[in-house]
Amino acid sequence: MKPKAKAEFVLLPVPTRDGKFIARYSEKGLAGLEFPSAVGLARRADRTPQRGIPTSSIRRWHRATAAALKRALAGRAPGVLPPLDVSVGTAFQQRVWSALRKIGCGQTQSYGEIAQAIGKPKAVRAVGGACGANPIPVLVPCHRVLAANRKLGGFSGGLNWKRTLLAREGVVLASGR
DNA sequence: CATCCAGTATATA
DNA sequence: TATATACTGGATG
Repeated sequence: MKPKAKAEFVLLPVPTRDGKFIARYSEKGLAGLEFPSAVGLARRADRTPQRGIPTSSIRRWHRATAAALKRALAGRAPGVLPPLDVSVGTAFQQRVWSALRKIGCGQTQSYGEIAQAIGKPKAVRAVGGACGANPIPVLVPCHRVLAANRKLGGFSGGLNWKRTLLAREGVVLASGR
């Protein structure tokens, strides 16, 4: 199953005490979330707050996103999430992301455990790839996946974010890296 | 301990 | 078609 080729998105800013995140919505729901470093997107989001798929749904989803994101950044369970549009991902990636959402707040799993959970115990490395391709970090907790030795591994939004998010949830990492 | 390798799904060139 | 990855466990020097 190949991901959908193209789609139109609505960008909306989510101001938090950690900076301005950018949420991306499709007609199906929340389709992406960017860390505050994406300055270009931030400006686009400011300039054209809503058009494209203007519906009251998006505003409703956005309130849920903003609330969930702030709770997640505080190290608490995000609570109710808006519908997530994962149609940009392959079937494999969607299974990985689904498994990620089952990791509880303050808990972690290894890439290998995720691979087992989706029934492909050898596709460990591919799981890493799927985590990196996760379009909705923080709310789809790719940061709770550690290497087998309980060390950090990588993080597309920057390892600092991964460390920070885990620390706020009270997760203790192996020392060194 | 340092390398290397297979196995896997994707992306990129 | 080849190579490189947010991996991991086992083999080898």
